[in-house]
Amino acid sequence: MEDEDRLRQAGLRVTAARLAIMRTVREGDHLDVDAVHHGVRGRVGQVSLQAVYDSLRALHGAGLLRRTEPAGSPARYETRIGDNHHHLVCRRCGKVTDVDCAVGHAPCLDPVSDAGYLVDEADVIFWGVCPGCRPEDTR
Amino acid sequence: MEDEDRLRQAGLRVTAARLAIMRTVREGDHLDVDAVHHGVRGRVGQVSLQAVYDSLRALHGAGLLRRTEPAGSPARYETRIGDNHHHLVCRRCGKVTDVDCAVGHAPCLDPVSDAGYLVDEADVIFWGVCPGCRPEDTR
DNA sequence: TCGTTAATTTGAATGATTCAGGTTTAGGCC
DNA sequence: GGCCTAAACCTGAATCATTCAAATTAACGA
Repeated sequence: MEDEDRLRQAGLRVTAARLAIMRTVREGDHLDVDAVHHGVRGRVGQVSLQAVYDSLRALHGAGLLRRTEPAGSPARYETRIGDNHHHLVCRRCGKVTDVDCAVGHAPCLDPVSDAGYLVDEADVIFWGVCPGCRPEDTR
Repeated sequence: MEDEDRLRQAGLRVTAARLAIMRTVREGDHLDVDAVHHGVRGRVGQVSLQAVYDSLRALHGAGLLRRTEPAGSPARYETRIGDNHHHLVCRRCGKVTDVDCAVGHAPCLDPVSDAGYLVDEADVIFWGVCPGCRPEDTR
């Protein structure tokens, strides 16, 4: 489906800025707000940072974007949604890499004991050092 | 082992403030910095917020405290360390509850594919609504 | 085409956390 | 027990992602 239809289906208005945000996030790699802002300006000219914040919030709220927020890092966005995949985060450079979920297709929503919680989402982050940041002799 | 010995073993000086922080965190339940500050002042009188920040950082760096930072929430601290347990977080009230790890005793450090990362820690957060925040009819 | 309301803009505020520079104190050593 | 030095602590300011507010613009259904 096109982004335009996705937006309409979600009850959101279609604007050049939002289409540019979707494209920028899709073609980027776990971009933060500033990176999205930069990409959007490259596509459609001047758009305020607040508009980017506002749109990202709307798009995330509508389920069109996934948001991940590793401790100590600004929020990052991606278009890969619905599969509840996990993330590897590099302690050195902050790079975020997707990892498939081990458990299956509706994964990881069952903690051993749910303590009475109604669980609807699992957030799994593996912390480590990415290949590019590893010292030569450990590769 | 006593907190005093733990501190010394970690190469940290033993101060009344730090002992009070350890006790406060141990007796509390995933406290944030302000809550720790408040508890510490109740035990040993005036201690600056910055001293609490500084000590929590030192204690966490030394592995004496675990720190968890759910998206959109200030950092929280606990003394249960080394077992890599997970957390349930309530979307409504922010309450954090421990959950044991499903995988075993050295758990959850193996993503399906590590993409070349040297993984040393896994951070697993289950988002949901806690029993106290659930509407009556869903309990 | 018009009216409603969402989207966007500019500008300011918030809040957790960190940084900086000076003072105090824990703890090893004589 | 009294020094010395680095660690701990203090006060005060800065940072930075994000949110709030109020006014303007524009999408899109009627």
